[in-house]
Amino acid sequence: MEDSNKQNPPQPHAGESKSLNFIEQIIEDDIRTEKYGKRVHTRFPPEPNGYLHIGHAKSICLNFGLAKKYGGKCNLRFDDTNPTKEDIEYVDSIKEDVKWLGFNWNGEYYASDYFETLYDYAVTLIKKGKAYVCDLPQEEIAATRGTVTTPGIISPFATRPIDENLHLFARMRAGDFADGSRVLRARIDMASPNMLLRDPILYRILHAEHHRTGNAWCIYPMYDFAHGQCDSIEHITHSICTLEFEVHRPLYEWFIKELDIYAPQQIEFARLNINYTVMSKRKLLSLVHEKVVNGWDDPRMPTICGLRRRGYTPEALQNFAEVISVAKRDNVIDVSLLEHCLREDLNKKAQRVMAVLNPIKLVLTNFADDAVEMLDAVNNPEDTSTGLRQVPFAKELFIDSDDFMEVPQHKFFRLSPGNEVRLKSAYIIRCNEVVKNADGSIKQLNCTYDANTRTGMPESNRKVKGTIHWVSVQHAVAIETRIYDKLFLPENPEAVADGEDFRSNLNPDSLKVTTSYAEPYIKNMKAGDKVQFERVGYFCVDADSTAQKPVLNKTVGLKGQWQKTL
RNA sequence: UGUCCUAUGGUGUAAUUGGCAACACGUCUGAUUUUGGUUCAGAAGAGUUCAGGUUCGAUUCCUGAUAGGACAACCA
Repeated sequence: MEDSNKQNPPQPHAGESKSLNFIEQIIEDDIRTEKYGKRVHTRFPPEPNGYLHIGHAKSICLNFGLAKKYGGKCNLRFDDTNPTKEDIEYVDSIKEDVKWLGFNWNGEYYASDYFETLYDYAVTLIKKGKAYVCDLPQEEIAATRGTVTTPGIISPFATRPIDENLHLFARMRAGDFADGSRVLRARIDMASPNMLLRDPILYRILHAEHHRTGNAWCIYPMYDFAHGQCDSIEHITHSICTLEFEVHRPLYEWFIKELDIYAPQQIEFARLNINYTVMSKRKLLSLVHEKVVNGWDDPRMPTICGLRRRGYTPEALQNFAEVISVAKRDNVIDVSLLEHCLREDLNKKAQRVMAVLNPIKLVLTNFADDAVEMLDAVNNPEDTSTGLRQVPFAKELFIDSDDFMEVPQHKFFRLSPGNEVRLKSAYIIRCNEVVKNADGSIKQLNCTYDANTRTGMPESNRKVKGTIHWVSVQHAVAIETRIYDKLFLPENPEAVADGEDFRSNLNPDSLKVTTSYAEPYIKNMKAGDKVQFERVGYFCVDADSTAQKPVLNKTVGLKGQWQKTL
């Protein structure tokens, strides 16, 4: 950590000299003072009530990353204390997503595995006179809690004798009472300025089937009574959570202290926000339920499975988490940073393929009618070990309509009448004639090619201003391209006016499906493969693909705005 | 009109025990390029929310404002 070499000047480009974030500083202090020996043990504790999204990815990378960096462990723990909202489907998807992100958990735990221990803890508190069974109805409890500026009123049941509390709590567990009729509360301080300390509820009665414990229980612990104790049981050293739990920390520590059990420490960080992105689980759930999107893994969703289907890679997401770092102040990350991380990774990996999204026909008038030339094309200029492939070249080609302008505007480098342009991996051509349909639209472009300009030919180094991509008409493979745009238009789609629905901010054009053409090589691609359509953008082969019709999801465009300035 | 947290270029994160603010993204130049991509070189952009104080010196310490956030679910 410390730089022992003080003689040498600092190295501005040294990759490994990154400074520590505040959590790493805490951990290194704790290691130094041996607060937990030299152990580092974190955990990722999702509630299985929805699919994981990119905000969770930040937390996953943080917790697992810290464990890895300091030679520690990280548990996967399901915070499954509310059977009414949770489901095994979510448990499975969470495991899949964490694994896909590239992490292996030290152990798989469930809060529900600790229900018996938690129950005993509650009994301990009752015996200490620190908890009581309260018969007040829900509305009464809310009303007597006071407000943020006025103290609450002590429950008439707060002074219930210990024996009676013990007896009643046992009967709660036994199922003698109806849902909502009684709760177990901690006796702390109804006048505390911290609302969470005003005799918080520990257990509620819920005659509901739990996805793991079935009907074994009809009382379930609340988050506050479960989370810290679970951390304690697992001997977690650093319990990292988001900022909204900051006010819970005194309570977290109160239970640990009163129970006199192993004490982990809770550390809070600011959750991830990304502009133009909805991140709240509740809203994502409603998008799925109301079929605004096609499921949790719709490529427009910020869910991990959605991003995966969109063509994001674990490496890109991990790098993103690294780059945004972690701190305690509220933040809104620009989507362009996320896209940057993705391009950085994809640029190195994606197979280059030529494709034409909106074709116009181009005829090489000086090319032999039935001739087909197989030309070599580079698979990936960033990785020469991927070699070459052959692309068929013939008299009739498709080029992208974007790559031709009858009246070129200023700084348009591509094809226009009388001008030359290079066909990627092939020849330099010149446009001689624009043939129109009766309605004035372009029917085809008549061009001539310069046979001396292919790679390896004498004039192959001749410079022309633009290079465009193309596909042979007779060899082209029809593909379905699904082009995605922002799901929400405003920068902060979660902030909606009172009485207005967040869905009013939806982008009606977030999905466009078109039929396009690609070179035959596209048929070699499998679901999940990433390609870069040269000069168009990155795409990912979707699982919906058939041999006849590959389906490609647009992952992200290339850098630069030139496409839009036409 | 309570308690707690936060405050650094457009955005995010840094700044060793106080020593005239660094990195990344974005933006803009230029070079290279058979992708307007990549790569490379460079530029602009903050004097650290404000006002006091301590100090030779404050983004770092103190005081007081201001702004934003969290908390009043038998959710997590």
